Amino acid sequence: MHTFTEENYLKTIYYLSGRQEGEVSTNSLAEMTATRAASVSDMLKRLSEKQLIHYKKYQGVRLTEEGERLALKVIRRHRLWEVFLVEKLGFGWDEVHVIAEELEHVRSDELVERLDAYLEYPQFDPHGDPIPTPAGQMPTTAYRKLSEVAVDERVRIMGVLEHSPEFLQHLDRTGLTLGSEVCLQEISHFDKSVQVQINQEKSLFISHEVARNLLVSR
Amino acid sequence: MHTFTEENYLKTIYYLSGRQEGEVSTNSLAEMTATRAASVSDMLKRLSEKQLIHYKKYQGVRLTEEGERLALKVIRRHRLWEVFLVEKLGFGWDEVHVIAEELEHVRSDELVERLDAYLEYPQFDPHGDPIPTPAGQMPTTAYRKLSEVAVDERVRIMGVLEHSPEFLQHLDRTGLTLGSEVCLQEISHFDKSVQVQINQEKSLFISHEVARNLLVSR
DNA sequence: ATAAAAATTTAGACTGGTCTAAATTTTTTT
DNA sequence: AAAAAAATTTAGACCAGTCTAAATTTTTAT
Repeated sequence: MHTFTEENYLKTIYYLSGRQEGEVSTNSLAEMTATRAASVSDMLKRLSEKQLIHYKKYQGVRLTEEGERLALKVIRRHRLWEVFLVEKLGFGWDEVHVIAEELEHVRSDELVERLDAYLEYPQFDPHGDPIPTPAGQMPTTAYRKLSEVAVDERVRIMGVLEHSPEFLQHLDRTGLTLGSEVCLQEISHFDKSVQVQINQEKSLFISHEVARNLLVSR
Repeated sequence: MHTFTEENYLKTIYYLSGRQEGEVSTNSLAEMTATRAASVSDMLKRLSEKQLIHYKKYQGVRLTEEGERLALKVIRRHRLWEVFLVEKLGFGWDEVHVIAEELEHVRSDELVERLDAYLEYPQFDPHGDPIPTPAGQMPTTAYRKLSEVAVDERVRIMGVLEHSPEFLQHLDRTGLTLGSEVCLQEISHFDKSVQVQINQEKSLFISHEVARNLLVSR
């Protein structure tokens, strides 16, 4: 059986692999897990012995098939619990990450499958991230960033790239919720901020920083 | 903050304290936690330094107020999750203990209180054990064992003393569910088994072993 | 192409939690 | 009240996971 900590490393390696080409570096893992590079090195050796990662010294790291399977299992649990916390317990989408970080390590397959059924097989978590299948497949999503949309295009907000409570609360305050329809009206050549119309109603200015963290439908 | 393991020791000390007079012994803790007495001794020293238990070498152990507060918090979480697993996810009462052992260590007060509300403030877990209050009080229950009921008395099954899946499944198979009304018809002088009538319907023989593990209303 | 900088790994130490074996204390038996 | 038995604690070791400091390797800059 795998430890809490091992699961966290696998999950983190998976996330980082998706954000860059090629192998994941020791330093980036240290930063993500809030530990020191030396500790990461030790752990990589262990994970490598357990055949959960491909690891050549100084050359970065990549999940094995088994490692990816496990990582996706953890991510599936995390995202299902997030749905539960928001849909059933009424938490805000900015509050659930920390709690789900704990719940994701409860290791009962039966529990996860029953939870999935109870939630009526959700496809996405409250941040619009796809929920891996029980078989360990990550559904693909083809979203663009709002910052890449052209003037006059009409798109729907489907997810966020940034997950910090601060960002999510900012979206709440400005009324940018998942599912909103957005029509892009203007792009500033000065600061790349965009003007959009939300749900055929109010018009809004969105900074480039915000726009490039909003995922929208094709 | 307290570790997983510390929480388990506190919980176990609480349980054992309720089952005997006086202090809890090192050996009984070792048996309950499936560790060795030496390991328990080490841990008791640590818990004592943290002021969570009263501990004098060779003299057994007792929770401090703070220790009891923490133990009850863990038990509250455990029992609320058991209600969730049975009521919402449809698990059997014989299946939930192991999963709740993990869920009980998720340390968010907000989560527990929201879960409590979501479950509509249950008073008892699926085995009839009372759920400690948010303030850290264990509700008192005044139950007898079915083995102590006299002939012709009419009582209601309120809980179980034994929690093993085997025992609970036995009750399921024989139709002895919590809430059933039981009328005691006869007590065998030979083996102390009892004959009862369930819900004014069928009559049933119950062994002494089973009867002394069934809790009934006064 | 070499020196400097950055990234990574190794060495050695610490903590929490466990173990076995040996020592000590308490309880029970005679 | 002593001897034997049982319970408990101590000593010393180990593992997982972390750290700092030092050594090594790779990358970048000159």
